[in-house]
Amino acid sequence: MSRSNPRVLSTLERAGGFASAQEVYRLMQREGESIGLTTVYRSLQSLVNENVVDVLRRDDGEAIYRMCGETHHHHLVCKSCGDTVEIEGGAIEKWAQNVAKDHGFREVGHTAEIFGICQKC
Amino acid sequence: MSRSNPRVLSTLERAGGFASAQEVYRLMQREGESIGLTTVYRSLQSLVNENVVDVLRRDDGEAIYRMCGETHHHHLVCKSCGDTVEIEGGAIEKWAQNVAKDHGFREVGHTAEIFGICQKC
DNA sequence: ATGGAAATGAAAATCATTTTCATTTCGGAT
DNA sequence: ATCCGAAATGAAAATGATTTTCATTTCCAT
Repeated sequence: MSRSNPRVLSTLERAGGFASAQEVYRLMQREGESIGLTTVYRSLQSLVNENVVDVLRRDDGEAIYRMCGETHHHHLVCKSCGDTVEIEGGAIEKWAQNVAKDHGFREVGHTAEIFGICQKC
Repeated sequence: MSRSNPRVLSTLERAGGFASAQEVYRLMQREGESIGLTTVYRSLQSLVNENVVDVLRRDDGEAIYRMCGETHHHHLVCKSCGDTVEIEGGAIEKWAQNVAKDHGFREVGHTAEIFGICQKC
């Protein structure tokens, strides 16, 4: 009962990093692919169930997806112009693991974003 | 600017733990309080801006609110039952400041949440 | 070719949240 | 006490993501 459409996976992969279902859909449209929004949603859900894709939430509640196994990194985002820098988070990874372990949690993940105003702005 | 309605705060307090805007609204209705859903939303937003309450996201994307202390902290959340532990983030604060400084950012803030599955689940 | 299961997608439904806008409330100035 | 304007309120409409419905199409094994 695998409903994951390979074109959706390929598009998400090509999107690089995070993308919402709507964004994946728009991207596919722009590239001339013929697919329905419903199918994009169903495919992403299947991919999540199959542990091929991770799902997180934006601040506004929109679900964003990214491929599992990609190197995990964080973002430094400018509040003004939206410019984003990818950050390695070695220290954070350990912190998250330790804190979680101290409290008996397993299957641990984490999110961390830094925001501020960049030099240009 | 909408001010935070004290009845909303009091209800959230009484709810114990996390509650969504809709839940706070229903709770107030059930208790015979006369208030509009819009006002509940606006009040919760104000309370968040005033750092009186924290806001997180349920898995389904619904925003949930809870009273918090003044000190900046992070959360360890169980993906299964929603149990939450407040975490001190000393290491994170420094990390965020350093990374941002390295990239010339100012007015720096950050978010960080850890999630996993707790012992009970 | 044939039947049925799975996949697809357009349109409608759902649901949290935001916006609009007309009305009410409140505090201060007169 | 009265008046005025700013802030607060809330009902209803709008928005936007996500889900559901359901009719149609595609696929595959026989």
